[in-house]
Amino acid sequence: MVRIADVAKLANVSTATVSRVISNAGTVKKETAEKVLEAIKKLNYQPNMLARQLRRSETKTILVVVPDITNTFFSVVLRGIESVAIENGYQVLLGDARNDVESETSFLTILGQKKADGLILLTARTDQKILEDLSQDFPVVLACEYYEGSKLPTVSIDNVSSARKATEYLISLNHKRIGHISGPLNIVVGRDRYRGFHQAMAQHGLSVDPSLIQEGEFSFESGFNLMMKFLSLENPPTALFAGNDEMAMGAIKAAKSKGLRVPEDLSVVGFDDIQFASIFEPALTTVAQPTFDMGQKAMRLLLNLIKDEELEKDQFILPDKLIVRESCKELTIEE
Amino acid sequence: MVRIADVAKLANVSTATVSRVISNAGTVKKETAEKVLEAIKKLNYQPNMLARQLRRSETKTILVVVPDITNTFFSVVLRGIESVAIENGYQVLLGDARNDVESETSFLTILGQKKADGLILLTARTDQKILEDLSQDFPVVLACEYYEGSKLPTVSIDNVSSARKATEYLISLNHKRIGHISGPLNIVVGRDRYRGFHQAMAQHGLSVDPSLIQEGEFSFESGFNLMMKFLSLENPPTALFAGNDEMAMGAIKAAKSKGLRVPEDLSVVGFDDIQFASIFEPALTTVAQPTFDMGQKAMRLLLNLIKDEELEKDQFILPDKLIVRESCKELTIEE
DNA sequence: ACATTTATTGTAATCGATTACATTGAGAAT
DNA sequence: ATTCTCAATGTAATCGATTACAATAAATGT
Repeated sequence: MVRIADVAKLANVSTATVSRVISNAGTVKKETAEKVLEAIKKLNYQPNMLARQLRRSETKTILVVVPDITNTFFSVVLRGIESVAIENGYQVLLGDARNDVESETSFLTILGQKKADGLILLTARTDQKILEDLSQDFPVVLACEYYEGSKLPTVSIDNVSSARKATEYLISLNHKRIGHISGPLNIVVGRDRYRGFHQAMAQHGLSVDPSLIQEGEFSFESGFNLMMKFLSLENPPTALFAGNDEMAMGAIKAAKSKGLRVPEDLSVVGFDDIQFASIFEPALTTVAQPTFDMGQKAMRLLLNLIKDEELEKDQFILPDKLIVRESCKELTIEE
Repeated sequence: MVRIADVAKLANVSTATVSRVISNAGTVKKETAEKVLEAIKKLNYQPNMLARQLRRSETKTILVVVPDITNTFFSVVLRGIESVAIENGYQVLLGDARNDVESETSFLTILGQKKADGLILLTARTDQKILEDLSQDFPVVLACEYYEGSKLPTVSIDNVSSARKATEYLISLNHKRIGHISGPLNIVVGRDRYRGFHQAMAQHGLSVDPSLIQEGEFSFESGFNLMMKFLSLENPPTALFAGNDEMAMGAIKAAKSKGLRVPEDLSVVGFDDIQFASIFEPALTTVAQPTFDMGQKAMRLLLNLIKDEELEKDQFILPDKLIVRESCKELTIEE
């Protein structure tokens, strides 16, 4: 392995000088620098990052913990993160929690071990206190998910208002019996969308039939199964707000399997606007999150934190958008 | 920051002893070890990995370069990799090439910089020579994609024979005018599936009409557009073998848009069996790759390489499987 | 002509662990 | 009683860079 000392010897200078050339200190005479550069080239020298990192005590690496890397929603956020990381000379260490809280938490030790300079969490299922303590000592940013009433720097959308918006769209289409298949209620975004749904209903003077509310787990299957439940009701819903796109698709599949047509017999709106939402038939009306932007923003915030810069604020709410496609239709009164 | 010296002082031993306790050397008296452990606990000490890594010159980190993290196919492979990495005390540094060869290549410097102990490439678009040189100096494993006639350790399926199998399935359904939308031919898997298609046709004495062969780019859109071309032909194909599932779905969408029914008027088989393949309508008949297993196997190989163990062989071909669903139908003669 | 900057380079400490080698003392062997 | 062995621990070198401080020479000011 070529060391800086080898370069120094070949160029007939001290290691300090070589180091100065590498770091572009600008205090090295031109000719000397050229000699050094030449030696570096000749020896094909690459600095050992471990040594540099130890000395500088920074790794130029950040840790990203994802609840489920297999979910395109998160991988797009991740891409946003990595794009600005790379731009700024940082690399991304990946922690795939596989939807398991314990494994999520176990990744956090990496920070104390100095293997990363900061952390972006795309999930907020770890005990809140643990994380808040951690963020005393290390730069931490949350994205997508968050803790209620926490000061932790966060980038997300306003799930409550988005859910309200989605529900109101259904209401504007004259629907009154609207069902909701929520995400897990122990996850904030599941809870917030659930709230938004209820708010919208209340604001429009619509009562919600408890049998039209079910808690899913963000999966296609759960959407399918819970919709089946709805369909076996005496008086099934005419519209459905699903906590995410997968469940929306599952629900639509269930409706179709029972011979219903979507949107003619059932209107459905989803959440997230995953890639497949537009390909699915009917193309899904859904709430689009600015996934890539959220990732970028989160990384920028983390960079600020790492450089010890003041944040203009802690909570960043990015704009979402209701994407109207083909899965909803106005309810025509027929009695 | 708590250092090993602090622990040593508190426990009234030398740093060497503390280090021995940490690494479980077994040469430390029980009572001493207990004192040390207590001190570690009291100070909440965590070893600085940078220092350890520098001294041991190993990072317990591996680099995974993915062509497109946004593609579920690859993220499942990644999950396989990470699962055995974690099991073995390794972490995963992620390189998302965003389908760009240059950025793919640029990640490779990380190895020379000693930021990772080894490399798994889920893409093989970098210049072959560069990679083969690299693998002289560092542990490198390819997964999913590969170089033709290279000795680089590889985990993949046999794309040629799988494509043959897929095509033969169509042939067994009496189809004769079979089209093929291939992946990019500068990517091995695109090329190999293209070959497999031709082999199957030739073996069954079927000539392939050049106008029924188009090169796509593995995207939904390209599948759609190229199918549109086929459909404007005087004599369109009755069946299609698409180089991957996205293109297959695009093609089906195109056919539907022209009023054709799938599979009644057009049979389609895809490749990869991505999550959405079974949800899509009609559910896609496709070739399933053992994605998760491939990731695991690749990581195990890399571990062998890192430990300087002999590999039993270099090329590992894992079994794939034709998943028959609803997108194909027997051709009934009608003239 | 001498003092004072300034530019350039070198020497050696440092980051925080691991580990080769040295040391100590107790018990075993002769 | 003396030597030898071995277990347990300590001392200090080491990994490969960066950088504080020192040193030197050249340039500038008066």
